[in-house]
Amino acid sequence: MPELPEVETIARGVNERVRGDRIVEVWFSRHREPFKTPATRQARGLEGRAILAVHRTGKHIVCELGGSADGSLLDESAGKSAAQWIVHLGMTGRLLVTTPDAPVAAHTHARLSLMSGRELRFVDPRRFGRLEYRDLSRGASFRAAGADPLEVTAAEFARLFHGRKLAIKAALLNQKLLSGVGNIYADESLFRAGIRPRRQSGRLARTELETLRLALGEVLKHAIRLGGSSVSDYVDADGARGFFQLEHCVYLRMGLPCRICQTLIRRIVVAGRGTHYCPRCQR
DNA sequence: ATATGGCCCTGGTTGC
DNA sequence: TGCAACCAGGGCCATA
Repeated sequence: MPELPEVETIARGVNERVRGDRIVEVWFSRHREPFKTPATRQARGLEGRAILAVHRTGKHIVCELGGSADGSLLDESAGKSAAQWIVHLGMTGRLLVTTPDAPVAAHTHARLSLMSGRELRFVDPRRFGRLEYRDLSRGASFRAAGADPLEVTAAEFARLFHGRKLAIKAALLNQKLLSGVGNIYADESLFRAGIRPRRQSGRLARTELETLRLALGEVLKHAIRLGGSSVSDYVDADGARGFFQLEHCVYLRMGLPCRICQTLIRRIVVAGRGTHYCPRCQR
């Protein structure tokens, strides 16, 4: 499942390939609307626009769009985008840059033909992904609801979890608190911080929270360096797999010995999510 | 306000 | 071997 490191990897890859390009034609599958913005409105908004940049916020990929169908491009409002195309990959979403003649994968829901001849494709078998178009002349620029785990300060981080009764694992998954952490990195960061996933957020000591914040930052940065975790079918913009799954300490390792103490990793369910931890290393 | 649980979806795995 | 039931899970919504 794409989380912050996977989304960051994809956004960087897509940015390198389509930055400065222009959307010529847009096709959406006729399947049930899996979108936040109706397909017809998205197509109308996207066609003719220049892609200024592509970046990540939370688990969202944001394409900053400038210029309009009738001509004026990067000139008059350099840096200022007139619209945004926001992609959330959900569980199984992929955003790929391909040649137009590349075979169209099953469950392809969007194809953006670019002036360079390439295509930007959105593929999503399970359809948990979401596509949104924003006209910035009428609405505010998109921003993730919670704090970015790579930017959040110690004080801010502590405040997010203060006074909350829910399990720390559930809190880490709440995108309104932190945006970008999913099941893999919640488990991995709790392991590295030595904290049991069922501990109440509000009962964690200040020092534990700071350990967790640092562990989370390290895990996420390390995962980004390795191109993310390919556990199910995640691939980057080129279709290449990541390597961080090889470094997982607990995620999907139930029954296997802990890399630190050899105790067998356990699997429980917290907040409806499979949760993995070492009963000895985590307290 | 905060927290919980059901729901959406399909592909892979499990069970008979 | 073959088919059906089951499960995974991010975010959204209704409910307590």
